[in-house]
Amino acid sequence: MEDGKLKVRAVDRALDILLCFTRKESLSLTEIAGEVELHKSTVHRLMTTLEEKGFVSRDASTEKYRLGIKIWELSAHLSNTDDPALLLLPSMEKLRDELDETVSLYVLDGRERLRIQAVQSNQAIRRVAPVGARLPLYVGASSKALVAFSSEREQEHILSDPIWPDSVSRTAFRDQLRVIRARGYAMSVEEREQGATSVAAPIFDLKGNLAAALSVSGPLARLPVEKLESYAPLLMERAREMGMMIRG
Amino acid sequence: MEDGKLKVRAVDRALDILLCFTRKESLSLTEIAGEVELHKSTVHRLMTTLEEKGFVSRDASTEKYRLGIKIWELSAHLSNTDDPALLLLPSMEKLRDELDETVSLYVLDGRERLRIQAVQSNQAIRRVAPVGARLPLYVGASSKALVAFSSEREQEHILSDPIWPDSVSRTAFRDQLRVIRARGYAMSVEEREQGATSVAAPIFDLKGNLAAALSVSGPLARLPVEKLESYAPLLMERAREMGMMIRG
DNA sequence: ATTTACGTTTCATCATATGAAACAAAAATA
DNA sequence: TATTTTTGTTTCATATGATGAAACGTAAAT
Repeated sequence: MEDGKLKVRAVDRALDILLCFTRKESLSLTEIAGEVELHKSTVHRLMTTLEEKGFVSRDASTEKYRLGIKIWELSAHLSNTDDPALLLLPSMEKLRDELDETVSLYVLDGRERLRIQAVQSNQAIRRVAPVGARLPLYVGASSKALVAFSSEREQEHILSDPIWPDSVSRTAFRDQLRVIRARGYAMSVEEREQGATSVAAPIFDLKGNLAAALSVSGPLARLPVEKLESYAPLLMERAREMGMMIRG
Repeated sequence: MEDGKLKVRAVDRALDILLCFTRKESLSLTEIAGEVELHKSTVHRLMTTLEEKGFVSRDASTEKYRLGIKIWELSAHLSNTDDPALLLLPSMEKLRDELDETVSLYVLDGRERLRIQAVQSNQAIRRVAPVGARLPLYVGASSKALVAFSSEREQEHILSDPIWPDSVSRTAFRDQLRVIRARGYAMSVEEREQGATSVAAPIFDLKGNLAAALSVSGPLARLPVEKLESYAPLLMERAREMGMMIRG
């Protein structure tokens, strides 16, 4: 939102509209107008354009908009070759089979993290981790792994996010990051969700850049701190192996 | 480009650029400019906007553009029904609105075909196509589309059906199938019902397997052969798009 | 019957997208 | 090495086209 670069406003707005559909899968014109804070007249014009090109379509009965066929088509053409979510899926499944716990893959996206892949534990009580979920960076093992190993600049950017809740002290958070950098992995015990714990390690690509965070998570009853710690070496080794598969 | 609707040019162009990535998964600035026939200056500005929002990203080494993480995210939020009859309904309605003719969706089911979805034309004289109807495979455009693009094994199985009437020569039928495979669509003129004609194209899922057949049908008076032929390119394009929505 | 909400269209105004040109930097050529 | 070509980036004057207020039509809701 905060400008700076050389951009095209109309396009920027249209893309904002598309992104509304990551929160609700079906929206009316006025809902969209409210969401992006634009006059319905403007939104209507933009929607016509998006619809004409097939990026959104209208539900015949409810008249609401939803994502269109062209999004399907584009998603089918995401580079399968070096898309980490697909590339690393087999490795994740292998790790899941070894530990029988839910394994997730996250990337930094702005001031949030995005779960780009997940494989579920087969156990009856398990963490359910939907792919595509967008989560805050101030809680969770994966968050800490991602922030701890990103650049100074990026860390400052993330920590300066006004969204950051007062309950989370930035100084304490920074202290944690130092520990995490030192030992190479992060843990969380009921930080984001009641009864859920998790260990996470960073994945660096071949060029040494932070590419993602890999986490193993489950119910506290099955994954107490000692267990998380015992899984850490294997997790870090797998994360290192996976990094070898990513060009950058 | 030459449509006369109420559209926003800058957005239209940006979307065209995104769609370039359905043809090549990685493109340089000048390649894109050539593809969409715009000055590189304009494309550069649009790319900056798209990149800023995460709809495209640049390969660190080659400097080329590729689809970005936001496309990933949007695709993760696409309606997650895997029932083709529901999934493809909006697309079928759109096609119906474009042509104002009845649009149907068929799948192979043993030695028959099954109409799993249909949307009716709004015209007074129209084909009425009930969902759930089970029909023979030896007549009708959809039948021929389904058989022509199924596997050798399956074709033999279907053609060896004793139900096959003597009036339909299997040799002639095989010849027709060859033509259909070559041009990509099938037609029928009063084959199954008096006064009814139809064009049909196969739908392949993301793995390339035959998933269904899409047909447009109506009264002979309104849909003579020339009209059917003129609808074929649009039909095939829509069928291709729909296939992008089916995992397999 | 009246009000409220929503989608759509129109239109005068000026913000803004545009593309030519110039620029820098890197390949490709000699 | 010098020279040419190619590619990405920035600048800027211009008019084109995006904008949003207002008005309209229609359908729900009261």
